[in-house]
Amino acid sequence: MNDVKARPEMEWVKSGEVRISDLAAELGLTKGTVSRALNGYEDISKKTRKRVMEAATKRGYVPTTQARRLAMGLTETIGLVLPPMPSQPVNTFVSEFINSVSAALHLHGYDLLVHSANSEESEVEPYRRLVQSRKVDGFIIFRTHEKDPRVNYLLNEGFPFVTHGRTARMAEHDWFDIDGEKAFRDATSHLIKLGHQRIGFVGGGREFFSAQLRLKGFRAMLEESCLEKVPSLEQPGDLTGQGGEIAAQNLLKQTRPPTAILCANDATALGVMKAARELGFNIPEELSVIGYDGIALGAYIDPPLTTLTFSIEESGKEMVNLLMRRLKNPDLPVISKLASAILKLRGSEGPPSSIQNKYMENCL
Amino acid sequence: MNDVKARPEMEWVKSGEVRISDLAAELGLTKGTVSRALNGYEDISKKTRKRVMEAATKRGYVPTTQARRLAMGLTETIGLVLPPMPSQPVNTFVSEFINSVSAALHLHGYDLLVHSANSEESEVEPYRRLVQSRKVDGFIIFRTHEKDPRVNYLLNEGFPFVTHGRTARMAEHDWFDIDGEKAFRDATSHLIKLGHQRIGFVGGGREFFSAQLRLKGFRAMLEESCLEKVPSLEQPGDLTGQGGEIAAQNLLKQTRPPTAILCANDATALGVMKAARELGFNIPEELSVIGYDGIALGAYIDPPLTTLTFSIEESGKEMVNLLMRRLKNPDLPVISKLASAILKLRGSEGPPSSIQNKYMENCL
DNA sequence: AAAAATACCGAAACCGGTTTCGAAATGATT
DNA sequence: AATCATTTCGAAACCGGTTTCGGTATTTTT
Repeated sequence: MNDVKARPEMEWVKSGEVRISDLAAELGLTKGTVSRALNGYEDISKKTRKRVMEAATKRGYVPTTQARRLAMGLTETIGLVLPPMPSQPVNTFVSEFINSVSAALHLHGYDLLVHSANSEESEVEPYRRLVQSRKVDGFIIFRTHEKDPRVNYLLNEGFPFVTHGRTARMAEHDWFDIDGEKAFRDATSHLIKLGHQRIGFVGGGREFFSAQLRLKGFRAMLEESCLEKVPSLEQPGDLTGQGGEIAAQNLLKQTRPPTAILCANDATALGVMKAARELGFNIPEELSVIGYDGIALGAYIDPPLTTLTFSIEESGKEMVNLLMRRLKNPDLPVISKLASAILKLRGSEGPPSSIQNKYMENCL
Repeated sequence: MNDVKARPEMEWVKSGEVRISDLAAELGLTKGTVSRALNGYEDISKKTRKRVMEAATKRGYVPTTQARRLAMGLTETIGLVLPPMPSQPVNTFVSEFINSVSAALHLHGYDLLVHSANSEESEVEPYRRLVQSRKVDGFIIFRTHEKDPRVNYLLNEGFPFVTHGRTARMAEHDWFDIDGEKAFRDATSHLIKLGHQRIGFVGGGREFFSAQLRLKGFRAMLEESCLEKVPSLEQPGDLTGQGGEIAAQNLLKQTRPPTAILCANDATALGVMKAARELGFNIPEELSVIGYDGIALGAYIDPPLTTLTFSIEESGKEMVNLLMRRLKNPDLPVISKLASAILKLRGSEGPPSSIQNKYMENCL
């Protein structure tokens, strides 16, 4: 017997078919009154409010977002524009970041609009479009450049945003960043304490501010430890595996190759390791390699990649907090937050095969 | 420096400050007329249209999206809900997928709303909320289960969506999928031709339909080649590196371990390789390993991972096409598209060390 | 019991667009 | 010149909500 035992709250309406005017008519009220009842205004009697609320849940009424937002003059939406990914992505970062930002936004009743960048047009074009069409209330920006046109545009426009990463104008906007300088000081220090004297560095693109800061930390620690700065040991990279390979070849084919290589990110480190293997260097016996990003896959390669890691979830959460604060009060002073990366030792580094000089605690 | 390039028509108004009513007043027209002029209605004189268009570009008028969408009764937004990622994400797939879907949607004037799933609530809850609040016109679903509650909900609701991956109800909804069965037949065949007789298989979670199809392809090719099906050589997995490790241990500690292992995805394969190394198996001499996904990272490990790969960009594009078609005409018959993966030989497989039996072209 | 205060709700404007309908102006036809 | 067909635009309704304002009905105060 298939008797339809309708559950009490079950109505034969598809979700989202009932409008506020329907509710109002059904209750013999005006939609204004229903709206105020639902939104907790004080000028509604307890009895009426109860009647309205019950009817609303019974009929499954949910306000149409578009209409509410239009009336209230806000979009409750944050934009995130994906930078063009030239198909070599070891981008485990991006998906995790989107995930955490989206989750954090949801707690505030905001939505996340993800837009992809067309590599043929200007970098700011997607932002301009989103601003002009009023699709978003603010932006989350990541992978900042030192002179970042997106930042320039939005600052000029007075449009709210938060960056993941610093810029030349960081005093003018909210930002969150990982202290890459300190991270690379730590990593460099670690290598020096292991006995390394010749340490190579493979950077990210010069356009990325973060890559520069990492280089800065590397240099600072070298100097602090009285190791001479060898220009040929600093190679440019592009944050890709291929860039790492090329840089590693440049480093390892030198007459006095480095005994350790620091990489601006994990993808680069993987490229370095590949090139090193092909040139016959054993890792970590003959060459130590350290990356940056903490990608999970690094733990599965041989040897497991030692890397600088940080919490992407925290990044997303903090950035959303900064942005929400800004949206609530656009005139608040600019603030920022610097989180730190930690060195996760996994095995791709160790003491150099021949300790050329004794490690010196203080410069002599 | 590509700073904000001042375009010729740039006025000293902040973007998005001019409304259609402003334009109308300025031109001595009604907003209805302005709207029609801008939207190409035929009942507007050439002269007026020109006047309106010029004023619009001069003043930098861009219609407010929210208002337009409310009036037209659509959201022009597609929802994509990220499945909960239990912090072990090797999800290079996700970011590429989002990127390609977003780009494809943009061509149709649609936006992508990315929502994260709270792992504590039901899987369909995010979908229900998005449907009820009318935030999206349709969904892109990926990582389908055989019996997928999201699919059940949306089908029941009559709400448009496309899946990446098949389901038990695939006859009732549009879908795009990679032919994992054929892919694994190919990979298995390749191994058999190399001389392998004992081939292990590490699956994905039983809940994922795709994982089952891959297993099916594996079994089919075994049978076709007259190789006996050994239950102990089929290990369950969970699409993570850790799952791969455990499965590999189960396989390789057997008295007659397999000479090759097929993995349901690349993350699993990396776990398998790690476990194999730790148990002293040389790859590919003593053990061949093949993955599935074609992650870029696979090319950088030692040995480079042979894998089944497919175009994520194509996936995104095709799915968007299917969805747009459905939105335009909800009553069209269900269609689907099956793309194929190709075996990318990179070096983690080879002939078994001891060829136990000669390869048989036809079963004897 | 009359006056004042308060509680409660309806009416209407508004958010910023789109679209239908009809009227006025223009042009073509006879 | 009168009639009819077209072109062109204004007026107004509409999308689905929110919010302000003012007017009864009900209490409270005196």
